[in-house]
Amino acid sequence: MLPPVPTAVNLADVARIAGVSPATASRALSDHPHVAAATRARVWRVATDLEYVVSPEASRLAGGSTGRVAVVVPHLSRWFFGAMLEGLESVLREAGLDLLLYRVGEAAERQAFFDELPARRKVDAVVVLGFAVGDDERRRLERIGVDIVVAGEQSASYPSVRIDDHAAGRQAVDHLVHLGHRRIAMIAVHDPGADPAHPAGRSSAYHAALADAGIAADATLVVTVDRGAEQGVDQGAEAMGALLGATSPPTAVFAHSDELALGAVRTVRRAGLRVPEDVSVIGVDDHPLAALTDLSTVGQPVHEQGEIAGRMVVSGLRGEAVERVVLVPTRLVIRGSTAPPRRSRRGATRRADV
Amino acid sequence: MLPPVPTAVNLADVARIAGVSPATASRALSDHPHVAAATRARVWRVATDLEYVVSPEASRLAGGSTGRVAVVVPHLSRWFFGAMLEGLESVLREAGLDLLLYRVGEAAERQAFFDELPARRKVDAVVVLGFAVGDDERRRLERIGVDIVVAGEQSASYPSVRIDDHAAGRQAVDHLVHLGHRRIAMIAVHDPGADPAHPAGRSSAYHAALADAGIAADATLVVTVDRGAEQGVDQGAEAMGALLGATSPPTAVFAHSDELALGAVRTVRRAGLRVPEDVSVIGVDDHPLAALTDLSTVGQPVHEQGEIAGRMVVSGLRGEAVERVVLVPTRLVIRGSTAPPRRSRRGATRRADV
DNA sequence: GGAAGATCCGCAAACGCTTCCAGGAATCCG
DNA sequence: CGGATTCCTGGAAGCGTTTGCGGATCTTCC
Repeated sequence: MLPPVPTAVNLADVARIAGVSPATASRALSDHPHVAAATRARVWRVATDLEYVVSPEASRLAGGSTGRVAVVVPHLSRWFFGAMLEGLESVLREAGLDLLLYRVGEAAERQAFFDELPARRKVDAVVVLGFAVGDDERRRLERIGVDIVVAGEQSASYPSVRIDDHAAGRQAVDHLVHLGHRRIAMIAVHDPGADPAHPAGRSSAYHAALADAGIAADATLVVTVDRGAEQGVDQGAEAMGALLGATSPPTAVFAHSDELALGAVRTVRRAGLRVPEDVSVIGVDDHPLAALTDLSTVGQPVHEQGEIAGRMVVSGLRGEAVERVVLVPTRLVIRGSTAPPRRSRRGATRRADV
Repeated sequence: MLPPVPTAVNLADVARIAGVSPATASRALSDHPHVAAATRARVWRVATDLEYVVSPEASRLAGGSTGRVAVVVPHLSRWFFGAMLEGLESVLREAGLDLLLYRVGEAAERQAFFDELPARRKVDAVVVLGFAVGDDERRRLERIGVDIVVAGEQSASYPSVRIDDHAAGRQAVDHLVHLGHRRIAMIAVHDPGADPAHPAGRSSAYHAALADAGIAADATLVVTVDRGAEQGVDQGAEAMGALLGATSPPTAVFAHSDELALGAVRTVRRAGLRVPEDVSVIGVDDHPLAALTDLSTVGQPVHEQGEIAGRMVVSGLRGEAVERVVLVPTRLVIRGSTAPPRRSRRGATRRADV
């Protein structure tokens, strides 16, 4: 453990060579007022020549902020989180903030993170990407004592940026309804924190859209999978299997994510049926995979949500007011996986159609 | 910019309450020798009760290390980098090191990173993920004055972990040869730093495999794309278009990555041909997409390379010797995109196909 | 039982920077 | 031209740790 920079240049060196006191050198380099322009220029010259960089530890210790932001994210290898992180990183870098990354995948890691709070005393703010913080977690998190921003999920407690899940769900299900589908299934992600009375999620949009279309609810057409698994594709495939096995299978499926939708497509095809002729499938996210596989979806601006979260952090650190919640718009992206239902092959159970 | 932790508990508080000096408290908490067991226990008790956490800035300033590692990565939303980062993160976290993330995507960002070296004085080590550092970049990087590890790419200058690209290429091309293909194309990624005389890459493996099989080289069967674009799929699609347009198209294609391969598959299908019946396609990586789309590939353990890089960093920081280069094994994954060539339909120029 | 040695602990000096406070120089006004 | 501002600058006090050094206490052995 040698000293990181053996030939470190310190502020004192700069000051000495520039012929000023460390105090003045510090002020000059921090662009404080009340420093003569000539002096400021001279100090900067020397600092540049010597490739001086301030010791962040000393700087922070003497009273400043850490210049660091903790980002807590459940996954890294999934596109959604990577893209959001990318947007966030670009804004933070722009603002000169460093990004401390904490991944909290499975329950155990997550628990450990909130128990030990490794980011304590190390950052000026915390950004939670893509998952909702529970009540207990919230209480612990607040012990860090810094600003907190949530992105990609709703949060009652902290400023957050996200899509309007209800609107997104409506876009998807309304699209299927408009195509003429009546037996519309849903592959839903289980949301532990969901308030059943609070009509805001993708699931509630599904029910509302069906109700508006005068379609009776059918519990056998809803399959719920647990969130948190590494890949949603297999879960989607499995869920679709259950739906196809029903006595009266759906003609269209609304999946809560593109990954689930792709799994569903795979199962449909393996069952010898065709997409979209026999079954229409639509997802949410506009994952790059969706474009590649010609999947209809409801796109959300993921990168941009990361950027907005970054701006919220920066504003908060500047002491400016930040919005409680920013909703970014989603857009329906119609590709080749959705089409009107085939009227032939409609069995007795679909007589309502006729 | 309020103080991050208003009610911060300091070492002095712990010391006072435990009835010892700060010096002893520090030694007790750092598990130094020459502290009475009873004292040590008492200090720990108090520290735990008060939820004391050391100020990393002060600790570092007084002579320790930063406890941070910089990770430089070109992309975040692509699976390869995310997966590698995930492996790296898990090891660093285990070792109690914090991960400072720097993304350097396009040339401008990359240039800026190596010019300004934002990680300077902030970290104990630097990990470069998934790209080769140029000579000039290397010189600048060394000004940080800390250990450097490269993962997912070869590096003559630093300890590195990667796959054996030549072996991987052989696995892919030999597979195609064994299936009976003779007209085998390659969609290659342009490697600016490649030494033409140094026979180590995927491209050289292609040529070697063909030569071993007694197949004459045909320059029209090799298409090179530039690296660095966000998505390789479109490039692969375009490259495949060029190959199909040749007077004598290939019956099999070896793509340097799964993303390129998927683009190639798309073009083949859009041309009305079938995979693998008309054209076999194989990639490299074993991207999750490959499993989903039934693409044959040469899999590499990405997550594990991240872990190994992490262990190299940890060893280095402990002052232990680290290996110069670790090669991780690849494995041929045969799926549905490769098959023997069709002997019928082998026209002299394949015009019959169109 | 006394001295050498081992143990344990506290004092105080860094570490590199920021910022309060006050002093000296330059500028301005009447 | 004297005194009051205004500008700039330097001295010095921290910020919260770690650690070298020496002193105090306790063993242990002859």
